[in-house]
Amino acid sequence: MPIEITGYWLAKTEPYVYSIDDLERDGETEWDGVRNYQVRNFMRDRMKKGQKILIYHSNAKPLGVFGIAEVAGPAHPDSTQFDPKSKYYDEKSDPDDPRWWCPDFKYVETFETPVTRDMMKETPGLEDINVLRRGMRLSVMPVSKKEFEIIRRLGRTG
DNA sequence: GCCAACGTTGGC
DNA sequence: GCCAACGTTGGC
Repeated sequence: MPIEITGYWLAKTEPYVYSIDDLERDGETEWDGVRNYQVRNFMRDRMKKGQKILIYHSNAKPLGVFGIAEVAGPAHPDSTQFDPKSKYYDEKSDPDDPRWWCPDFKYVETFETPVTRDMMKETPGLEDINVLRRGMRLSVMPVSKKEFEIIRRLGRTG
């Protein structure tokens, strides 16, 4: 079943690589390093300026959504694909027809209370959220408007 | 550290 | 175009 595009997103990041605090410090950042075609297509074709993104910390403790970012503008070629020193360097990517695209993400807010994965599992309304789905390996995925609002409310009020 | 799930690669 | 082998993701 295809994943429904909603205009709201969840993006995973490993906080020891790049956390919500790093995004707050930077204000805006290129969401680079994604090497999955489905996610590339989401970012290149579906993300529009101003759309909101839940920032989820993966491979960490605790797991969960720590804040919100927004799409800063249209996707552009991921700069790391042309950088031989980057671990994301892709020698097969043609500068005249880049393979990997991403937008910049702009910092919006950090939650008072992180919405942990365990909380999400127990929250009515989040039964179908993609990030809890077994085998879900996309690092950027849509969330429904309702799911987004439930998580934002939990994050702001605890 | 384990391992299920899934995407990619490459031989045929 | 199939599919086995391999590599990675990421929760547990």
